[in-house]
Amino acid sequence: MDTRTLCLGVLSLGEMSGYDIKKCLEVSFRHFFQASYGSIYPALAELARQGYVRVRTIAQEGRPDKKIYSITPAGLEALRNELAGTEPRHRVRSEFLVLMFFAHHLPPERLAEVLEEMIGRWERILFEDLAAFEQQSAAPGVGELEPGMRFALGFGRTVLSAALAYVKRQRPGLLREIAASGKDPAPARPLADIADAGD
Amino acid sequence: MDTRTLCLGVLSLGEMSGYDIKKCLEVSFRHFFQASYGSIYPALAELARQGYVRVRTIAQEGRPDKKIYSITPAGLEALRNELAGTEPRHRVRSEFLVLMFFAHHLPPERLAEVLEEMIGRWERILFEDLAAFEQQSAAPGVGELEPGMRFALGFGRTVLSAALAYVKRQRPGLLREIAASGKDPAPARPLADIADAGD
DNA sequence: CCACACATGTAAATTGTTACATGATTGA
DNA sequence: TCAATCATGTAACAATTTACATGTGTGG
Repeated sequence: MDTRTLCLGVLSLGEMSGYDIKKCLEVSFRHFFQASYGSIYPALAELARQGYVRVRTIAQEGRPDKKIYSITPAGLEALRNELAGTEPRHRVRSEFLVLMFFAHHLPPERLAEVLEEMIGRWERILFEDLAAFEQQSAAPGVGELEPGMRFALGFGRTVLSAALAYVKRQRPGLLREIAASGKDPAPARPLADIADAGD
Repeated sequence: MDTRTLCLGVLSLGEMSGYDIKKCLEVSFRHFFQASYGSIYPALAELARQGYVRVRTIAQEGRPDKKIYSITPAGLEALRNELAGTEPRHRVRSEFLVLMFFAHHLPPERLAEVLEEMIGRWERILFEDLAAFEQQSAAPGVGELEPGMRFALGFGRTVLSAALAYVKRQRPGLLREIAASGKDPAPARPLADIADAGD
C-alpha cells in the first residue's frame, strides 16, 4: 500500500487539503503508518490526474492557495478495490530493539538514556495524544467512529501499553545485569555459535 | 540504521556467510527488522572494502563459493560507535491496521479472511518459531544469551501476545458490527467531519 | 517432477525521507 | 525575537524490495 491509497482513504472521511491530510494521519495513524509531505503532495497530484479526486482551489493572502481535495465516485471505487486486494502486512522496524539486542556493546549510560527516552515517548503518546484523540472523538456533534476505526485505535493503545509496561518492568534488571557484566572482567565472553546452535 | 550495521552486529556473534546472516536475522530479528539478500550482499561487500570484516572463501562444487565473513577489531569498534550514535526509533508500518481502519469499505468476507490470516500468522510465530528459538537457546552447549538479547526477544513475545489477544477478543464484535451496518440501509452515513471535529 | 535448500550476486523499480524554496501571521 | 502554524511543492538522495541470473542435490 502506498501513500496514494492512504490519501484516498483519508479523503473518504471528508474533503481536505494536503496539509490537513498530514495532520489527520499524524493523529489517527501515527502508530501504524507515516507519510511526509514529500509523498503526500505527489500522491494527490497523481490522484487528481487519474480522476480519483477533485480539486477546489481557494485563494489566500500571504500564503499559497489552499487546495481542497474531495474524493470522486471513481475514487471511492478505486479505494475499495485497492483495499480489497491489499495483503494485510504488519512490519516493525525498530532501531530501538536492535540497540537492546546489542546492549552489551553500548555504553551503560547510553543504554539508560535510551530506555528513559522510549518510556517517555510512549507515555506521552499513550497518556496525552491518544487520550486527547479519544476524548475528542467522544465529544458531542462528532460522528461516531466506525467500528473498524475503534478497532485500530484500540489495537494501538493495547500494544503500546504492553510495550511500555514491559520496558518499565524489565529496565532495572537489564541495567543491573549490563552494569555487572561491564564491571567483572569477563567482557570478552565468547558469545558466538548462536547461529550454529542446531548442529 | 542500515543493513550494514546490522550485518556487523550479527557478525559480532560469530563468523558466517551472507546466506547464514539472512537466516540468523529471520529467526532472531523477524519481528523488528528485516533485510533481503539484495541489501545484505552489497552491505557485506562494502564492509569488506572498509576493512570492517575479513572474508574467507571456501570452494564448493555445484554451487557458488561460500564466503565466510568475520568481524575485525576495526569492525567491532565501528559497530560500537554506530550503535552509540543511533537514535532509538521504533516504527510500525501496518497495512493490516489501515485495512481495519477502513473495514467499512471492505467486503465482510474479506474482513473475516484478513482477521483469520493475522491470527494464524501471529499464533504460528508465537507458538512455533519463538518457542523453538527459545528452547534452542536454552539447550546445553549454547552460550547464554546476553541480557539485552533476552530483553529484545521478550519484548517481541510480549507485544505479539498482546496483539494476538486483542485481535482474538475483538474479532467477533467487529465482524458483527460490520455485518450489521452492511445490512441496514445506512451505508452512506456521512462519516465526514472527523478532521474538523475540534471547531 | 516439483519445490526447496544451498549460495552468490546484480539491476531495475519502487518508495520514501530530507532538505530546500517561499513567506505571512500569531503567540510566548 | 524566536518558534510554530499555515501552505504548497520540488529535487536530490537514500534505502530497499523484487525479479533475474545460475546451478546442483535432496526429499516428498
